[in-house]
Amino acid sequence: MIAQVIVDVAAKQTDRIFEYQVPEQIADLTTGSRVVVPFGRRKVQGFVVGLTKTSQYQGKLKDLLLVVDEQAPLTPELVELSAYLAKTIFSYRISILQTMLPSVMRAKYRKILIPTTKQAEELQIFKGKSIDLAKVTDLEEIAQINQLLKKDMAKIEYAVENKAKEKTKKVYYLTSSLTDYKKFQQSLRSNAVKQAELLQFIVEHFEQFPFDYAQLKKYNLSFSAINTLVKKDLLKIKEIEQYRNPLTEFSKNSKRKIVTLNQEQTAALQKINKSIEKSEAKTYLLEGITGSGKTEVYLQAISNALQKGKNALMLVPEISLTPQMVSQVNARFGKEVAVLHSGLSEGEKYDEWRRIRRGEARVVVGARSAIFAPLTNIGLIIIDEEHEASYKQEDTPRYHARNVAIWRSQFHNAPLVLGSATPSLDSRARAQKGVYELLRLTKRANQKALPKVKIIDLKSVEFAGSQFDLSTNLVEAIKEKLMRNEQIILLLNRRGFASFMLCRDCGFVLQCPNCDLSLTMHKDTNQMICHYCGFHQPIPNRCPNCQSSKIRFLGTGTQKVEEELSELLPGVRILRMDVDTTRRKGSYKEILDKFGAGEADILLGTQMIAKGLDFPNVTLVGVINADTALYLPDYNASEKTFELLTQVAGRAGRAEKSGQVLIQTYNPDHYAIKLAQKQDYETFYQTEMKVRYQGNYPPFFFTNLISVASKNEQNAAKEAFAIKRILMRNLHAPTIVLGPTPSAISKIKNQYYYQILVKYKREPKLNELLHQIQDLAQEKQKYGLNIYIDTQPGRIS
DNA sequence: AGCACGCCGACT
DNA sequence: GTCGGCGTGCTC
Repeated sequence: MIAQVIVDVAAKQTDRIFEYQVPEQIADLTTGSRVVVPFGRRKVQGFVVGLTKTSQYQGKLKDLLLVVDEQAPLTPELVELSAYLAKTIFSYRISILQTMLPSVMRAKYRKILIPTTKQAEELQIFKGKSIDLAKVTDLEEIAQINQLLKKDMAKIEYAVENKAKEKTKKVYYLTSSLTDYKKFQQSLRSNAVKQAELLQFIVEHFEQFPFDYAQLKKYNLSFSAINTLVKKDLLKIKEIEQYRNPLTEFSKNSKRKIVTLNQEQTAALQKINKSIEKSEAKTYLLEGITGSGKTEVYLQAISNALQKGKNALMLVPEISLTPQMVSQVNARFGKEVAVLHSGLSEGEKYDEWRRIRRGEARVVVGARSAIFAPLTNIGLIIIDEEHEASYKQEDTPRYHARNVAIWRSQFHNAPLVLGSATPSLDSRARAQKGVYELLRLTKRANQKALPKVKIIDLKSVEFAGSQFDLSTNLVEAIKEKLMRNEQIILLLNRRGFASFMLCRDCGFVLQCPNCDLSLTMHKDTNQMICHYCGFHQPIPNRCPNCQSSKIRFLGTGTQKVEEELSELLPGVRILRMDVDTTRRKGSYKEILDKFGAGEADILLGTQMIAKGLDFPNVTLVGVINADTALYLPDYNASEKTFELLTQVAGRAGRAEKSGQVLIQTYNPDHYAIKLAQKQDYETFYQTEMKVRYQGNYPPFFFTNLISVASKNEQNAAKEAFAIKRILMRNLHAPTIVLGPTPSAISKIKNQYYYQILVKYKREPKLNELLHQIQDLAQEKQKYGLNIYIDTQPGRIS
């Protein structure tokens, strides 16, 4: 038999199948297996994507060396999916296969130097062992090693290592009969007290064995006595595999609650259920206002799929994978749930993933990459908050979880449910055209009115304090809530203290040396930080350009507002939540737990606080500046602004108390802000569609973004123009080719970026053409040029 | 991607 | 002569 293998070498030239002879000892090789194969002089990991009887290859096939896992990690479905994705998203098949698996399954490679003669073995450099070449840095040693290699006294061996380790525990089994143990007990010396205790325990608990180490420890039994019995073959140790279970911390406080659905929810659920039963690959767009009970519809649909003997996959944005969310699902489906998100350790992710692969979990809940969960027999896929930009991976492989979900839905003939209060325009337009079926939830499940939203016009308002960040209206409202012991959420879409340093004498703005961005001041760490590449330097007290002391720090960030609030409201307890305060693992949850427990009055944060949080005591939500996202040079700035404001407004008044929302803005008449005030998604959709139509933007056009990067700005520009010419020659009206222009941030990490935007309605040859351009890029790489192609880019300037 | 081969200039 | 720098081509 011959195995078709995709090899772990991410390069254009190796992005194809290599064939290997399967030796007879390897009988049970299946498609999707992870294998080790010889590749040139090296050994590399690879994935079997097909098995055949014959080969076209002219030379002699090499033997496949090893099958790594007992069970093939990839299902045939995932292998097929990887082929489809490689074609459509311009990335190597191996990169796609790797992202389908937990990161511990990436191979580690080592080069080891092994002595070949007795004489060499005794050399000091070997010390009787072989040498890991990665660890050799000493120049003299390197010279000596080269000598040895030359004289054939040593050879290099290539090793492929598997990082994936199962956690095990020691379990002790009995080996003899009860009478034997009793006999042995009698024969003990009188001073063997600990052994006597252990034997007494064995005799008393004979029926309950085996015990694991932790259990034995509880009975205060001596470890050395246990070991003695093991040595005497009276106990046997078995290493039993154990899952690192991340759910335990949530499962304690979960309670089951049965919720009755309202009429709209029931109608939506029935449609979805029908598709589950008919095995129908239909996509539903569940458009439901905040608080309309989408989650309950999801849970009952999942439950229905399980009853029909099918499995279910649910994606949620990383940020809303809160303990609240997980415990809800867990309370419903218990041990059958597997959770995949970035908060897990690598080992936990691997274990959760294996539970899915082995069919032990029937419901998978996870963030973007969970769309590749090796779940079989899928009967339902759900994507919650489907408009979230985080479902698109912004680096290679640039897949969109929604597209992958559609593919899998078709593969399994299972319905896909896209849910949101503010659907992406893309999805909403597809529902309009009948590609998706629209299901609407227009009523709040708890009958509560939507929170009252007030817009504060910053152009004509009085500010509290000396800074121009907080209006008196907002501060008064905060005071009022504080007096009633209620809580407040404040949103400010920028972290740090001030967003740039400006010299009033020479006009100099302090910028990142690697990127084309101004540095942001962070007062707490006394640093100026680049939010793109992380570059930092101390806060200057003189202008680095002209040495003037007349420097000012402009713009507002979370740190500055925190300071202002403390001045205006002495004694107020503020929790700040942004990338800076949540970098440590678990700190996100810590902050939210504190706030939930009422240990703070105000939660002040960036957009990470806008979504999914549910705190009943929050009665005021304030948006400090609604305009931050509005004038980004991006066609979907309005959509993002509307989305953010609507979502954050939904955080107020979630329980008994009614909520209030205050939005500060310099653009009170902008339709995105006015319609967010009314929470009127449908009108926003209609309005924004007209804007998109006039601007030839999605969803009226498909887009493809080609970026050319180089350390040399002129080379990047030159190549970008060359690509544009190729495109113009081959594409036809009404396709629009824009650019090349420097990217919005034209320099990132010392690379200059030029981009070309292709907007098209129908261009059947485009895919092929782009692949050709990519091939061309391969040649150009020698001159330090990189070309990236992004279909459905997340942002376009 | 790595690795080898081959060609070239530089140097003990 | 031999070392090492880089351009080129190959990996079943």
